[in-house]
Amino acid sequence: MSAGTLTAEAILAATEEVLRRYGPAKATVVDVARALGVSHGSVYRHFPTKAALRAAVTRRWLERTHEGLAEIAAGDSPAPARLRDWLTALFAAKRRKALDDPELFATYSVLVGEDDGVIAEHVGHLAEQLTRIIAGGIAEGTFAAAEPAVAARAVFDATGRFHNPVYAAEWSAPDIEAAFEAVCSLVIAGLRAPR
Amino acid sequence: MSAGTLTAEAILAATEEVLRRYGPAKATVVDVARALGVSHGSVYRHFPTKAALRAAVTRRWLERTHEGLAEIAAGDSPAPARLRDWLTALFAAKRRKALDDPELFATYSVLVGEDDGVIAEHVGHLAEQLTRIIAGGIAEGTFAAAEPAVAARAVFDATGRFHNPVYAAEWSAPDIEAAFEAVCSLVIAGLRAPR
DNA sequence: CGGATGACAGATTTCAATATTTGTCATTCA
DNA sequence: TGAATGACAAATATTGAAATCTGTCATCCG
Repeated sequence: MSAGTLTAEAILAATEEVLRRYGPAKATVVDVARALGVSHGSVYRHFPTKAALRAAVTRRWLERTHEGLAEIAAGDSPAPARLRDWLTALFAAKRRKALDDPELFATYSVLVGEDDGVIAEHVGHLAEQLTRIIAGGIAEGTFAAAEPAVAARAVFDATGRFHNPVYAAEWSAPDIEAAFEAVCSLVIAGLRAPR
Repeated sequence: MSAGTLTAEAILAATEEVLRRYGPAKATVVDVARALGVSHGSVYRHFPTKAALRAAVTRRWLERTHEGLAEIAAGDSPAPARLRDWLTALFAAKRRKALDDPELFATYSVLVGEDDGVIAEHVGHLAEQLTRIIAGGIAEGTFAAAEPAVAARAVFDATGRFHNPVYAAEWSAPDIEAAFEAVCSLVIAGLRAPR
């Protein structure tokens, strides 16, 4: 885990490892430095504060968790189907993370909660993708909405139970799939243009 | 605050007072007993555990917070308007509680989180009211839904951002009203029977 | 010179001793 | 007799001293 000069990339990787091992409460900057075989002062050359380092790791994790969504949003299937696919993929990605490694998921849930800016930025990205799908639906005549961006945010809010980590404990309930289907259908029906 | 014999009612009132003064972390059964001028053993004659006492107080608080909703649900205006009124009243009640006395609201948010049974029961009551509104809409031909109870739960889930206490911090944001309107309209449109 | 270091002050966390709380129950009291 | 008490064990919380951590910076090294 050590090479020529210390890079931000290497620090981020080491931080991830330390967070996985010790959890969010006990992971320290000193631990990260020790894992890299450098002094903790060197870490502060690349990240101004511990909070900034954590935010950077969190941002990476969120991006990695949701890679593939943009592709769905950019597809060319009818908007209602595309929206359903996108929401399903979002829920599936979140749930997989939460159920595969609950401890790591809990760790990142704590990190996400530490920085409002990271959340806002990330939600912004996702809302943008939703906006594009809805705008596409309006263009093809299947959706009706005065402002696509407002509708997109409404869809994101309405499906919160299936992507907001505070609900993670409910994602292994037996009827969660049915609940998702019900909300998903309700939301898509709500966007549909009256014939 | 003291009369002849010790009643469950008096204990609940004293517990509320102690919770308001000390908060959920420091309020003890001994405090409650002291407030009543009795020994803590007497409290255990009426409530089997501290958790049961807290759950009882929580149930009362939830009931008090949402009184008036049942009346709206039982009204005779068209279902779409009635649903909008009901959701608006629910959000308004929650938000008033949260903004009027944030500390007390935080206290009860902690208590609510302590007991899944209390939440489930309470959500059940609200979902029942929603089911009645939606069933009414189906009867009058303004709503379409295969199963009113499933649709009701979907509506409850979709509007979570405006009644789940975990979102309380967002309820003073300037654009929260607009966000509520957007979700509310989306959900009602989703229930509407195609003409 | 640019990157790395480690000593340092102030803030935060840990840990173990101490004190309080929860829940029980034999006894008291009216 | 039925409600209330208070002593008690086990679990939990508090406290304060010691250790660790965060963030800075004068200094060092290649």
